[in-house]
Amino acid sequence: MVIKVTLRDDVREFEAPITYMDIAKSISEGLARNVLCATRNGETVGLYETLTTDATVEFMGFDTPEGKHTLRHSASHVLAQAVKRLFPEAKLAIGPAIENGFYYDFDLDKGFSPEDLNKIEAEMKKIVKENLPIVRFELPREEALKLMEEANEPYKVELINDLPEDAVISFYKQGDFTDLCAGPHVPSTGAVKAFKITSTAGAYWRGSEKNKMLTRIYATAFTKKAEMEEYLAQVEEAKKRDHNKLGRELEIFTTSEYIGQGLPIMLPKGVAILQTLQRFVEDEEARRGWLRTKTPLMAKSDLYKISGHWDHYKDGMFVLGDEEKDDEVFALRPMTCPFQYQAYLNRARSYRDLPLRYGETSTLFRNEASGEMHGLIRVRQFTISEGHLMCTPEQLEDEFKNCLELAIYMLKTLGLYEDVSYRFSQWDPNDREKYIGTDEQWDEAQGMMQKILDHLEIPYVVGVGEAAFYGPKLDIQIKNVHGKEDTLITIQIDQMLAEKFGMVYTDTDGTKKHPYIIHRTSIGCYERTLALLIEKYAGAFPTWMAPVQVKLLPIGEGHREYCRELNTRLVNMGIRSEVDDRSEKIGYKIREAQLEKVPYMLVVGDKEMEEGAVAVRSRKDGDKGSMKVNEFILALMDEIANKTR
RNA sequence: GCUGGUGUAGCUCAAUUGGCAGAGCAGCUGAUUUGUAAUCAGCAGGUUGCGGGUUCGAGUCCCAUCACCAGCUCCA
Repeated sequence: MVIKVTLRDDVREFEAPITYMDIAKSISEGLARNVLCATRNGETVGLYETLTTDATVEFMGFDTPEGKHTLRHSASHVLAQAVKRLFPEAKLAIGPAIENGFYYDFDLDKGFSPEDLNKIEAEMKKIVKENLPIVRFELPREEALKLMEEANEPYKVELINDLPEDAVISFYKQGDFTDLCAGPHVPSTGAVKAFKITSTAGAYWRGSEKNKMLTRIYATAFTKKAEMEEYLAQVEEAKKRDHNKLGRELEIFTTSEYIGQGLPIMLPKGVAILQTLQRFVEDEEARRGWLRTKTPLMAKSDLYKISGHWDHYKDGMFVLGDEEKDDEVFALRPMTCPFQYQAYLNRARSYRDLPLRYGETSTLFRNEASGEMHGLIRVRQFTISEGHLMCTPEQLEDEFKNCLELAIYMLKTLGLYEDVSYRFSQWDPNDREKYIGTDEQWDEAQGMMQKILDHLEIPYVVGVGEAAFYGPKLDIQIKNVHGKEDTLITIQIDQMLAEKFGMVYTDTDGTKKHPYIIHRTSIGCYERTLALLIEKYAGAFPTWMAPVQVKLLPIGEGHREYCRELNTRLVNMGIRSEVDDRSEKIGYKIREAQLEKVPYMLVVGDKEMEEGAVAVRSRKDGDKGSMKVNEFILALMDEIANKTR
């Protein structure tokens, strides 16, 4: 039978059945050498599968996501094969490709030592050299179970049992190794030309802490050694920007084991940045119609009982007192919502009061589990640019849009806008424990957010089970230098808490209604945002937020006074300026200021003093020559006011 | 919370088999008053995270604990 195959550039006819590899070979030998997998009508397939009907086919090399994925998935089988050869008692769990690499989970009680990992890598090299064909076969459920039971692979048995009735159960075999796997794979182990084990870690079977913890081996694979070396060098380079290292080196923050985990101490340089950000946020919010509240850092348990936080998050709160013994129990606040609601409840509200926008620079306390803390990204006490907006249903879309625009404006000003992605966080209807409200309420709130996001044409991914317990969220996500994603900013729609707190407004027709509430942050948590800024700029902050903006460097003793006077002038103008008047050589002072990443170094000697000038050196461009003092100040003020870099 | 790793001077690191805790930078003192990424000399700096144990003897071995790191789980 002749079939028509639509390729990228033309349509060709082939005698069916034919393998994708044969089609590739018919196009060119070069393609056949470099291709890793193919797609049939968009679905990824292995090259030795056969095509029997008309189809659109594309060939995928390592430069495509599909190709990378397939190669790395096959590399995970090579890893598993090596492990089974060296440690036959290890049980196989799962081994998928992930961004930038792959992993495989094993159940082996003694775990893997660094020497074990070296041996595994060596064995993997052998397997690649053996260039074993990777062959797919399918089995009926009973036989599949029998095969895995005989192989003594309990995790695989569990996986098969959980497959749907009509699922095709496929295996891939390479030499002495067979694995339950949906595929596809590269044709043979020889394709895995470059690979490296990068780390090991514990990981719960099926991602549940109730299950046994397995040992996960992380690794990466490439088709060319040079590409892998380049990638690994990039990873090393990225780690140098790690805020947790750089932030300490630059004296932005520190920690103390006497104070405790997740409780960073902000040092003067860190505070200078935070203060700049906070002023910027508060001024900008005021401009956009936000009123400020200042509410207490703690409250009686009663408050949290109304909101539902007591039921849902008591374990995550710092509770002061003992419920059994004390008449009143207090808790440090883990969020601001119910506090600002009390401000709303201060008097009777009408539709004329809405939208009512309450902002607060709000310090929160969350008793995170001990293993969760990380630098400034995950801490137990933090300060957030918090806000709650009460509005009518008609106002909801516009106000949501305004909140998003504010967040985007903030991100653009910080220079983080290109680095974020959006997540529409929805509830999980199968996890009722976690959420309050009815199906109808969730459908309504989520439907509304969906509509707004579609109108705004926001490109988002859906996060099922990522919603807050009271409503859906639009989360603005960002990745740190290790590639780990966190929420930077969140905007949430809530139609449940107003009811719980008895918040109403009198509408035009005289009836009482519950307002919609938007929970939102404009710049996120200051600590977390600072962490990402440190990593973004590798400590070389844009001038407007730099902890020290100008450093005056007198060359000799005779130039000190001139520098001190100029410094006073700059400080009085609100510029963060310092004088380095130690009796050191100019090269030494410059080196220190440069390492501190100060945007502008002003060198002053006889020449400058005579001319009423400064010799400007920028941390980026080096010596920029002499400028009149007034000229420099004007340019600097302009740069700071415009928040340009 | 779980798995694994790390912890020696402010920082970066050394210390052979269990055998006298050391260096560079930073700091302090003095000299030097300097023209675009490190001036010279001297001094000081430690209950080896904290607490137990084994041992004639512990930075090194064992137990416990705290903090830090990676990952998992969690994240209002």
